Amino acid sequence: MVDLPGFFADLVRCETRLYNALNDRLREGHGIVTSQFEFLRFLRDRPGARVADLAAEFAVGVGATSKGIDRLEKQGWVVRQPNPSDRRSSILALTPDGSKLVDEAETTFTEGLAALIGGTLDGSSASSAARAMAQLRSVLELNQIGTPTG
Amino acid sequence: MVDLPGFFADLVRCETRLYNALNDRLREGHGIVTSQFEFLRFLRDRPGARVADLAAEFAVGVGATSKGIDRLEKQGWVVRQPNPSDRRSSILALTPDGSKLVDEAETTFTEGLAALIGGTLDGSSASSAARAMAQLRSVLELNQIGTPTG
DNA sequence: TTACAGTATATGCCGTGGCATATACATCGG
DNA sequence: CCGATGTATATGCCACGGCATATACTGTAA
Repeated sequence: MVDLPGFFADLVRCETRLYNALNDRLREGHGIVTSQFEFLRFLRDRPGARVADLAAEFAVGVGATSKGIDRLEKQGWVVRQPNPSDRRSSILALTPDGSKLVDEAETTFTEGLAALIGGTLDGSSASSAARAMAQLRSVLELNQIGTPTG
Repeated sequence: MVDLPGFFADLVRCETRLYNALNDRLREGHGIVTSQFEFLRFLRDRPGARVADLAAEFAVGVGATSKGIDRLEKQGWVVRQPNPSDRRSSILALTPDGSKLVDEAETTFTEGLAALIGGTLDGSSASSAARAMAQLRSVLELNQIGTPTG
């Protein structure tokens, strides 16, 4: 039996501190923050993605996602291309600058994670923790839990 | 060996969706959100806490914490009491209304967590996951990782 | 075709956090 | 005690997300 409130507290604190620390490194090295890195990486790995696809993946509102893309577009890292099969939406694509940025930032990100938690999360208990989080995530997504309004 | 980027992604997605879902329930039932519940619970469990104690616990800036207390004070749930041993700071205390609120909200919170993840996180692997997160948290806190500027 | 319900995105208002700064107080060395 | 430095908090400006709404478009059915 697990102490759920305690587990939740640990989960949130870890997420907060890791996100903060990665923000520092990414901002310092590349002028972006973690949420932007995650957007760019998603666009690199899923060509043809639309705003709604990002919103669903990250469980944020569509409006906020649209504004996030505005900012990335303003920086010249992303472009909205007309979607031939549905003129309400746009296909999002990385520019060459955006591609270069995401690849460079990925090194910072991966090395940062290793430095931050590699030493702590390498035991055998770590694999089971990772498996538990992956399973929890898939259940939450399957049941649409915590999906924002709009 | 753990896929750290994948683990981090799962961690952040779980945290986002759980936080969103708990926000919905707490807002609906008590007119507060999860971060406010966490503040109130902390103040209940640590009498004599100051703004800086909250900021350290939750890894948020002191300024943001001060503003958060402003809002709770405006609702009549918290009071700033003069601190006899250091006039720069105040001792934070729950009002009777605040105490009542946090106890009621705790039921919603605990039951909500059980409904959201109790079914998924009750296996034996869950305990080791919980242990891993607790350990990671303590290491991050010990090393002051991700502690905001101010 | 036209009307209508549904969908994808964009935009505005508001609340909230980060960060820098200001202010009040504390502490230490002389 | 005095000045210098450090600490605790408050406040202002900015960036960002939620949510509601507006707009454009799609698909369906008559």
